[in-house]
Amino acid sequence: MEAMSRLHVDTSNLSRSCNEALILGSLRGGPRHGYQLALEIEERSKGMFSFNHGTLYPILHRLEKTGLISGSWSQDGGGRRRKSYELTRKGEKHTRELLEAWDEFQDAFHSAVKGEGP
Amino acid sequence: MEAMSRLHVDTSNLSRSCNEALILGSLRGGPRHGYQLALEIEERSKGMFSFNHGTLYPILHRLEKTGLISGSWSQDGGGRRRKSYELTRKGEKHTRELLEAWDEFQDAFHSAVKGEGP
DNA sequence: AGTCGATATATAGACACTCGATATATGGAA
DNA sequence: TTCCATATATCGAGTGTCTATATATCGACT
Repeated sequence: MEAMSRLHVDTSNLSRSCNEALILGSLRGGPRHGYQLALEIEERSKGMFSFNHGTLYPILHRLEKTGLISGSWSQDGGGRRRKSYELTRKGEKHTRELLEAWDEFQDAFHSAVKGEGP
Repeated sequence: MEAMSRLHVDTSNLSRSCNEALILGSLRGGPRHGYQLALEIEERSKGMFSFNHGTLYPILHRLEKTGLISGSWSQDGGGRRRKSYELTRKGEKHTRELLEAWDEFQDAFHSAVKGEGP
């Protein structure tokens, strides 16, 4: 039988799972800094998802603290101060599993919400 | 062009939108009472969604207060006391729009989270 | 030179929602 | 009659997002 993902979307806190998936998913495209992530996600979702600063940065700090992403400040001297994040090995694995979990979530949602009607 | 749904999934509170969609979606199959809704949704989603009582009933009260569902107590005399809910006209319309909004949400999620890769 | 808006990060308080626990009550099975 | 499933209701705790505020740099316009 198919491999089951061990990770589950936390249905009691979907916003958190969703926001983390958006950020981690974007970081699969390479290192990004916070402000850049917000713009990219907003653009790619055609405005559906727009991060508030007070939401974005705490999430990035949390993901860094749990070792899913690692941040590095831009060199001083030249350019605006910014912190660039990239996925760690652990973060890559987690992201894969999280996106699988979201697929399962969406299947379950459809099964539950749309009757097996004609 | 296609009709755009005016309703949007509240991305800052996905759990709430999701729970309401699950309940309203189930009620499209006909009147249900609270406990029954919880069992049905859990079964149809293969255990992905399981309502806690402390979550379910406040939502039902909220939906009733906003006129999306209407509840009626079972006749006294005969049988266990229970409150059966059904969709109102307003609730049917809202449910249709909410489920459309969820489809759009899922499209946007995929666009944002999965790169436009090969 | 000075102001303004966009870029860029950070944090605190207010608000909302779910969770777990608790309470009440009935019906059927052991 | 004791226990469990059914059935509804509500409160406090915990957590997460939102809005507002703070700091700082850069480019453009005046």
